[in-house]
Amino acid sequence: MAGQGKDLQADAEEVVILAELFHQMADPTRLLLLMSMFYGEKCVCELAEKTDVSVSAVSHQLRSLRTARLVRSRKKGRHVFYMLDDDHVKDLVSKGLEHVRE
Amino acid sequence: MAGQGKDLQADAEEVVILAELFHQMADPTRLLLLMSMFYGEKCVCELAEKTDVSVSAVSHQLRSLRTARLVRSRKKGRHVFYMLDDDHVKDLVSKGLEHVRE
DNA sequence: ATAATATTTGTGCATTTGTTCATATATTCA
DNA sequence: TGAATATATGAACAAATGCACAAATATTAT
Repeated sequence: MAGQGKDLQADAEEVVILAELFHQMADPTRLLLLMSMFYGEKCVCELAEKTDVSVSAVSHQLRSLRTARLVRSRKKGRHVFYMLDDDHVKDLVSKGLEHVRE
Repeated sequence: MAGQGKDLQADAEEVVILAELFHQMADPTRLLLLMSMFYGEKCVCELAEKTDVSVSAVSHQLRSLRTARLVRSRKKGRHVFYMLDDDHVKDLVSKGLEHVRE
């Protein structure tokens, strides 16, 4: 063994929760969904159209995102509109894109 | 169909690369590894100790992180020291933690 | 050279994942 | 009411994932 120094302080539970947050953004389809909601709410069928994934698959992924509190939804007539739950998600996506684009 | 508005502009390839970036941070063990390197390089055995995961598993994960360019390594004697590859990773982890802590 | 330490690599396996398909529920319209 | 549209849900299944274990490689010390 060798080396020494501090590390980012966080308890095990926080790490698991944080991993789950990143996990939600780690799938191209879910990421595309999040990006589609970047500037405002979108209904399921519109999201399905944008991502070119079946409505069923999109619905499954949206549920996953909602359970993890990355998005929330609002019902209007027979449509359900989804939107990003808070600005942290926007920040993370922006920062990530920045990194990818170097 | 209903709703309208822009979305974050990014081509399919960028989305896949970004998803891969988040994917690397989406596992508790890898995340803990990244956080352990937050303030500086650490050798493999030290990282294994911190994460309480076998040296073998840590090495596998470090390879994954290195391939995805989230970390880089430096050899010194019989030790290999790993460090974060650039500050974007630090930013993302910080932002993520901020979100988790609300 | 041999032993000890540090790290890597290959394989196998149980678990998780994302999708498709079929079906169910909810809302609007005729 | 019944048909049409929008969304959600459950089951099944192939693909990917993370880990343990064993074996290989590399470096240092004796």
